[in-house]
Amino acid sequence: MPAKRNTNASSKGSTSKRDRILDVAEKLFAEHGYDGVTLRQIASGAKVDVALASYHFGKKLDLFNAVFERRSAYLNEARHEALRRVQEEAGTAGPTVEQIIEAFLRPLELAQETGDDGWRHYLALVAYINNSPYWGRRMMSKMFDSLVNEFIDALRQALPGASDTDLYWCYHNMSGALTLTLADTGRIDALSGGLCSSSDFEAAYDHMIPFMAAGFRKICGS
Amino acid sequence: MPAKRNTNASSKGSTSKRDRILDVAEKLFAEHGYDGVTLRQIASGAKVDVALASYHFGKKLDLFNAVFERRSAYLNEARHEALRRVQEEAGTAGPTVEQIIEAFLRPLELAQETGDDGWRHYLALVAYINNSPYWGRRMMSKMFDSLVNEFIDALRQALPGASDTDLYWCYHNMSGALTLTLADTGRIDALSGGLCSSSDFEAAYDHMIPFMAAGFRKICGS
DNA sequence: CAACAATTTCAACAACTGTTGAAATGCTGC
DNA sequence: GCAGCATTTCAACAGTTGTTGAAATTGTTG
Repeated sequence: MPAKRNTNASSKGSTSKRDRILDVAEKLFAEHGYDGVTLRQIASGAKVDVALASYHFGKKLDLFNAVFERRSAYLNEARHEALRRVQEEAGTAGPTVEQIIEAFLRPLELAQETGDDGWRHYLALVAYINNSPYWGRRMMSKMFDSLVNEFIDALRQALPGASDTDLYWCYHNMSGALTLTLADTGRIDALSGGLCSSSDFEAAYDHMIPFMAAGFRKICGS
Repeated sequence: MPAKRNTNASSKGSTSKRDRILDVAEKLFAEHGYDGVTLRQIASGAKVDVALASYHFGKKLDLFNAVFERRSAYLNEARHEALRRVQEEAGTAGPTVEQIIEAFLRPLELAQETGDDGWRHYLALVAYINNSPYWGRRMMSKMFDSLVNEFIDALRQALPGASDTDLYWCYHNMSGALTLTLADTGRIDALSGGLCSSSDFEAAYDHMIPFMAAGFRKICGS
């Protein structure tokens, strides 16, 4: 019953039913949360029988985890690589705060780069999880702590003399702003009367990078 | 059936069952979201029959709204009053960016001031709603837009020459950091190894106020 | 006390939930 | 063709959901 893991071999023109389930689940989980979505809604959206989700993924929670993990490795690698690159270019002096934050954020633009709505939904799901008292601790830590600590280490080096307490609070501020951006609630659109678009990640990061860098510098000296 | 609105007259020592329902619903909705909580869980937590929630509030969604609205007027008034006060003290020159942000955030400390867990749960619920694509637009706007616009107006005055686009993006950053703080996920606790506590709003705002002020100044000139 | 209304419980409803075993279909190599 | 496997559907299950009408209780007012 547990279904042998599909090796994703045949990437034919029409996406497989298994992938359609993941796509629809990704979108619905991001919008309504884990409990706000039923397997029947997912199956219906994917034009598939209800039992198929259980066949491929097992329990509902397993499907949720599968959705979360599908893109996490790629995303982690892209961000890790972006940090590695600016560190290499900067040499012994090390990258600036702006460069580190840029490496932390820019890879997340792949959503609109590829024009793939899946990435946008996935990042909204990450925001949902990160902001949730219930899911936040148990899912985000395993998946992203290693990467986050790399960035905090880089920031510690770029801001000599900063206390760890200050560094973590500053990271917390940046993480919150990022989370709300990824959540893609459309609230900034309404509030600004259309001046800002919550799905325009590029504009968001254009403002966020210098904003956060100034905040880090203010709190963490230098 | 719709239940005549209790005028909240008798604030006896033991809280009424109606209030207990609101308290438990507040806590559970904040933790698990609207769909993650059943009326039976709420009734059980409040040591009350299931039907009582329907009697007092009607549908489940009406209870959700009642929880959200119970404290919103008081909270709005406290923040509005805090802004009015710094504006009065500052005179014609107008308050500084720090003072405005302080007025925006400090009233939210009433959670730990009063030692009342209810406020902490309520603010976590606001965070849940604000970060949700589904609830964010339809619930936050009605309730908080008026207040938010007051603060943005004040910031526009404190930052002459700033474009509205920049102002809204900066507010978006601050709102995100605040939302993650209110969500109280405990993630910063784990990440910092105990150096930072996500339920210590005072420490959070001590760092957030100068951090955000520096960001606003960086993006919005002056 | 009685009369009345507000509150609370009880019991039950139809609808929906996740899950599963068995049957049906499709695909690949002989 | 046919055997063997993975995939997909069908049908049904036991449990839970929000909701409601009627009964029971409590509180108030005369």
